Amino acid sequence: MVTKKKTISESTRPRRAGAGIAGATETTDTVALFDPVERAPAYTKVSSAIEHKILSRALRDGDVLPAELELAQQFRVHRSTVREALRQLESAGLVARPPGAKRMIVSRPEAAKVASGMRHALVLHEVSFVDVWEAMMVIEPEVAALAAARRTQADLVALTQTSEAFRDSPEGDPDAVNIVATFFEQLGAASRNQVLVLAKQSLAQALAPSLARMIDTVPQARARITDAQKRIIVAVRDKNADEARKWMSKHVRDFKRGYEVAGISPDTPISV
Amino acid sequence: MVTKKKTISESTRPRRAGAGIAGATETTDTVALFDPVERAPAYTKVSSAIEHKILSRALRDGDVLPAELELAQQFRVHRSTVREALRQLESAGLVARPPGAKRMIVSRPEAAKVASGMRHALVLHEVSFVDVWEAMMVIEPEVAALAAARRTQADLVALTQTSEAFRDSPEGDPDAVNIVATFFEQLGAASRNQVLVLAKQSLAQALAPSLARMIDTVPQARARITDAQKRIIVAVRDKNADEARKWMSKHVRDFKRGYEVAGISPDTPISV
DNA sequence: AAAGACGGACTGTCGGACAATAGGTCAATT
DNA sequence: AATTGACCTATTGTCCGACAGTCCGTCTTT
Repeated sequence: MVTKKKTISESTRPRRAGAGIAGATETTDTVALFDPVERAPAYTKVSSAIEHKILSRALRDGDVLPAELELAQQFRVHRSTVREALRQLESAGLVARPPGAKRMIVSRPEAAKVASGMRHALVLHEVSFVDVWEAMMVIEPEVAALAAARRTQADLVALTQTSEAFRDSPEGDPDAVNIVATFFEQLGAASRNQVLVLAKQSLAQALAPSLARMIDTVPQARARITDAQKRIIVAVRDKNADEARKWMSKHVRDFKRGYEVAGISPDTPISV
Repeated sequence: MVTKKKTISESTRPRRAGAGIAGATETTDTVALFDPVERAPAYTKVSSAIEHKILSRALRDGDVLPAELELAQQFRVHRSTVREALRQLESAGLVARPPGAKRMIVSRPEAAKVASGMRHALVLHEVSFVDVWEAMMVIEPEVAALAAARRTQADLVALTQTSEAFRDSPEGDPDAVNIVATFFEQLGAASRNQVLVLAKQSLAQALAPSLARMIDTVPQARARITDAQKRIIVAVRDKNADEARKWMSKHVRDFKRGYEVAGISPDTPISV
């Protein structure tokens, strides 16, 4: 095993010139005379073609795709090949089948889909708790501030309900951390910034399993979380961005303290 | 067309109790006596099964998958079915085929993969420039600060090279914005936080097309970018987190000014 | 108008087939 | 000894064809 601790991003070399540390991908030292001949399987070409049509908005959200057989005829490939392509697009969230419908429709990848992809990456790269926590420390306070500035009445109601649900959740409720995650989600929605929502969606989820242990281990955790949520809600209600940011910051920081108290190492990789 | 402007996150209702606005999913008002019978196609079951083995680390990064035929026999399905499942996993980045290899190997989703999924979502949800910019304003300065604290000599070299590459890039070079994106990437790598890298990776990329226009339109843009990069590099070199944060903040803020000068509306949806 | 009966259009899955090729083995060649 | 070529096998990429299940609209029947 050579690449013991390779970074999650392998593509971080400059994209042009000044190569420098270049990896040994060339067999010879001579300059490559030919480009590698492109040899992509048909199913990839088909899915790329459709993907392109979707991204360029030639196919729009909600449009029904032609039937498999028709696609097969248009692309001049076998239906099986089309199906493989469709599975790729399906998994990417670019097409979907409404439950109990026959034809596939073009769809935009839901936040949940993107988030789950991100979670997979986090888990498999054995990202540690501190890394996630650090990211939350960066993002969540600002999201809270934005939410305070932009929240609607409905946001406020939702947040309050969620917070109450957490407060009232029974002691060892395994669902409690989901409520915490929901709180973060709703705050994200209130921030009215879909990019941040997308970026942060998987964070609280990724933390969930270990967070559950923490909450069950540290007696005062529940009270502190409830309190923080309450303060954040007040700040958001008053449209007080600074307060919201401050309390969210405290709130997230508390997570780490909780982990320390619970004796969970900050290097614990997050799990499924 | 009913859902004209539905939000990117559809799953933002509290996950338990306090339902309230509940949608009309029940056909009757009586409590559901039966759960809907689960009817997932075989290819999904197969891919979930494999996915689970991968996420639980029973299959590890680099392991070769059994041949399609063998999988088919184990799952008692047809090879085509297995192939459809594999296409799903492939598209999710959980398995991959090293160029010019026959068997599939288990792999961890690369940052690029996750980022491209995120970019698709951003594009298709017609996220506007300001949204992306806002997210960058939140994330990038902190990443710069972390990078300043943790950078290695190699990071510094890479950043310097990239910055020089940008400075020396010819006037109308369409590749110039890629260099800018690379700069952000490298800074992310220097921050040593893979979560943030993942979260931010697609941002600069998403901006690229319109950014290119901006650079070509606003005469002083190149100089300002070069200058900002230089200042950031200095701060990172000196491990001065505050300075790094400050200059990155200015740098990103400048993007918006550039757009204004170029007369590009902040509501321009980002494109492919 | 509600409830069946019917038929067409597709999808999900299967069985089988075949060319192309990555990779290994082993002998012939330089 | 290292390279090349010949040969074989396991496997993938693609195709053909088939059939049951099911969604959906239409046409009856009550």
